[in-house]
Amino acid sequence: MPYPKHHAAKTREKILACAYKLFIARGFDATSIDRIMRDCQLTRGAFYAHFQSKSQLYGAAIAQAAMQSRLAGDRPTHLSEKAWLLELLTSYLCKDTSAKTDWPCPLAFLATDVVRREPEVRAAYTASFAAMNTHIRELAQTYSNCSEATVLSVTAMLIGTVAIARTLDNERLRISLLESSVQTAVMQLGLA
Amino acid sequence: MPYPKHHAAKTREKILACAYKLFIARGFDATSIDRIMRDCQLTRGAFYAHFQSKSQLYGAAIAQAAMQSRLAGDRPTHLSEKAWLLELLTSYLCKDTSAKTDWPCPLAFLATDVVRREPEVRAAYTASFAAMNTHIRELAQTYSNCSEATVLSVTAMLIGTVAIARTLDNERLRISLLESSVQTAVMQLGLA
DNA sequence: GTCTATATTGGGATAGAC
DNA sequence: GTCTATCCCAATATAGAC
Repeated sequence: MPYPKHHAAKTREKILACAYKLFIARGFDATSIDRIMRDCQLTRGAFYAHFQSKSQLYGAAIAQAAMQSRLAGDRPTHLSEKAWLLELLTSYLCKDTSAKTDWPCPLAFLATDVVRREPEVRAAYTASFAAMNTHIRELAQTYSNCSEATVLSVTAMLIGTVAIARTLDNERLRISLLESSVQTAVMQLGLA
Repeated sequence: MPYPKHHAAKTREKILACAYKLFIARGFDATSIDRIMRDCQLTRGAFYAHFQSKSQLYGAAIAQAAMQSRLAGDRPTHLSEKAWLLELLTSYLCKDTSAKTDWPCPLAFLATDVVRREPEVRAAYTASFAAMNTHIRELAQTYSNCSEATVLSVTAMLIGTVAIARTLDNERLRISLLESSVQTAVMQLGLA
């Protein structure tokens, strides 16, 4: 066959990465398949060999982004659970700066973009939220007994903070908000 | 003249209301001027007598929605500041249910939809956020001395909670999240 | 201020060659 | 798997009549 082994898988990954960048930067509707494929240096015709529709791609990209999250990754062995949680938390609340990471958090960056999409997209979003919540709770419970309710609302605060901070056009307010949420999260999760 | 006095102003209000409903239900890109005007029982041609562009309409609708918020309204004289804040907070955290109110909170419902729009739209969003924060702080400071940082992060939690709750496809998780945030806000704002 | 008609543009998806 | 070419539809915005 004319294509090397795993060529299809590689192409698929590339489409996912290019697509996610554009979804983050422009939202679902404003991102065209044409543009995604041009960024991959392919043409639109090739798209449908990998995905059935734009919506299916969207759900897959969100799931992929959630998997790439640092929260989903392993804790470095030289850090305690508590120290690792503090590190994750402070890095999360800096992420707003112009989506510089490769896989910005879909929970914050696409929050209101997901509501109206196909069920599979909402399912990917819900699973990501549940996973983030579980990870934080598991880390927190190794050193404190903070309640499930506390973890749930802290998770919402983190996501809300990043989503809002990205949108604010007032730099001082943005910084205040991010710093306030770090402070509150540290208190609520007993990281002080 | 063939049109009654204030006809233009009435029409403008009607366009704003119909447009906002659609923006909330479908987002900016998926809302067409054609559909907005059909809902107003007018045609597309009339639109440009009232607004210069869809973006300008979007900013105006967000500003209008923020003004219509209960938070921006007057406190009933028979309620203390503390009781009124508790009432506002619990009603805010029920709002997610399918946007049943006339002017759902743009901060939560349009959070990630605003980032990429014209500066005037982001400015309207920022002003709404600052106003919500100030209102909560002013009420809270009549009976407690909670910090500005606390109020900022609580505000972000409220908005984040509603935005996320709307998106979740798991009813149990949605309810847990809303209840957890009520509980946390009550604690943080000294409303217990 | 509101209408109908239209110019212009662009996107999703498919067909069929290679 | 990837290409080019094409079908089909919808959207913003403008023109000009009433």
